[in-house]
Amino acid sequence: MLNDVFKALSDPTRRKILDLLKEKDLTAGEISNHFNMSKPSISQHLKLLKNAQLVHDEKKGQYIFYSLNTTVFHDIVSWAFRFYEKK
Amino acid sequence: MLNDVFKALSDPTRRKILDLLKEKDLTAGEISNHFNMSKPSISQHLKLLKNAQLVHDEKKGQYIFYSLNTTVFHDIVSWAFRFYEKK
DNA sequence: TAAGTATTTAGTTATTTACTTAAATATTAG
DNA sequence: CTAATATTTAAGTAAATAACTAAATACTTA
Repeated sequence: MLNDVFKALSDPTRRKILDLLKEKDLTAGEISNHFNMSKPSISQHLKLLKNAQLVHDEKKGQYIFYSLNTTVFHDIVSWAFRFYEKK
Repeated sequence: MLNDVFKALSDPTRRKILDLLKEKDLTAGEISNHFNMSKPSISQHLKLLKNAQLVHDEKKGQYIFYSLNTTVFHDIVSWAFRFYEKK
């Protein structure tokens, strides 16, 4: 649902996580190393991003790799684009 | 700032206001008639949308007309587009 | 199997958000 | 000038959010 997407995007930490994942896939631990914030807090943010389908996670052994799920970004572009189309 | 924009977009009432303004410019009162919510609440939402530069307001007599400010939507598209460009 | 590492879940708390009603401001019309 | 209309500002409140620490889960390795 688009509401979850916009809610997810409304937090700067979560948008920064997306920026990091744009460069390459990362584990939860690697992601949390980029922030002055506890691992559980980052874990919660990741959960929200996942629920909004903005990221995907894949378990590999004891690590969980996170990656961007680009499909939802298309929806965002479509949403925003409607507002500056000529009527 | 992009943060204000995403915060503004994170609420469904505010997104619906943008949808209404996409069709035509409206006064604060006309906007609030579309919602089961007090006028002051809508006024607060409009203030947030204005701070995020998503809408523009113009006073005409005792009325205030609100209209879309399409420029920021370009920024949203640019932001989202970066995430599905080929590297 | 026991210890260590990676990550999440649970429980708590302070802050922010979205609403309400009441009061204030500004414009128009009699 | 007074009353009516349009809108915002102020003050208060319940619910949601974002953070923390402690505990639980899952995998790996000695």
